[in-house]
Amino acid sequence: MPELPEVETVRLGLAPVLEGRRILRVEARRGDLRVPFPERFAERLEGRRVQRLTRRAKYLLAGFDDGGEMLLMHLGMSGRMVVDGAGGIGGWRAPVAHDHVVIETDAGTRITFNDARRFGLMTLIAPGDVPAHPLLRGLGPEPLGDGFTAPALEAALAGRSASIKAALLDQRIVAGLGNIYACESLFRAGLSPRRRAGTVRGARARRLVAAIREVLAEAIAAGGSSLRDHVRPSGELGYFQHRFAVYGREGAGCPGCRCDPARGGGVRRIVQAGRSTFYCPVRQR
DNA sequence: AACAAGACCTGCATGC
DNA sequence: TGCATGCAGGTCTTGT
Repeated sequence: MPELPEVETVRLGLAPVLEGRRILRVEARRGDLRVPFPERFAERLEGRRVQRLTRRAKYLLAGFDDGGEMLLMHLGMSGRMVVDGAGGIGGWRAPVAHDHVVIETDAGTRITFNDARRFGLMTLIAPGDVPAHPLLRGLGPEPLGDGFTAPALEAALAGRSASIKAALLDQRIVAGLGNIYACESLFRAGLSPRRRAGTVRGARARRLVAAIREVLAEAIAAGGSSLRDHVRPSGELGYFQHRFAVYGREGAGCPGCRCDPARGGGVRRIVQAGRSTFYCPVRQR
């Protein structure tokens, strides 16, 4: 499901439910996700009060007011967080397939992590280890942060012969883009996904940085994209998918030019690094 | 070092 | 209907 805007949407949905609340009970309903749960995972969380829920790239990180180890989470491809409460007529929602972790708070709410494909993970990490943790240390700048500038992007891409599309999916270059927003950002910047990454310099780099920031900010404002199964913790759908210019629109006319699908124009789908890329060959160079 | 391909896992849509 | 195939929002590992 999730790229940066979806993860940020999940964070915004979970923060009011978790921050300031004490975790009463944690249930890990299986031994592992993408990685095994740490020893005594539940016990190491129970009784502690969440201070802040933050995001780094596509990771969520819960910090506690005791300053102790933090909960690090990744939603993988199909992970979602579902919030419910005991207050309703039916009480707790009954567990369904792929409900892997249930967290109960002292506010009477429950957060369930559901992940069919199990590419997601939950683990514990000491606050001091955050920058050097193997899962986090290689991550590039936050695309919406001050560190993501055209000169910085240009430097990260310098000399790279891989396609710019593949480079944008490399979390060391910039952290948080996935397949959808890489495609959408390149469209908005007018850059061909097949262009060698090292040739994105100067005005092109400036356009790409601006496009990435705009696309991500607009997607967050729209509550992310709801394809297939992604919903917000509240159950609401995001709606940015209605604004896709190219993603999933093979054969459709591109919104930026007059290329005619009936005459072989329009949005094209190719495969790069094993992933679908959607783009307009006329508008993107 | 950088890159491409394969692996991980399940569900769904499509076509025969 | 059943079965095979290909595809899906990610990232880690392997091999060149």
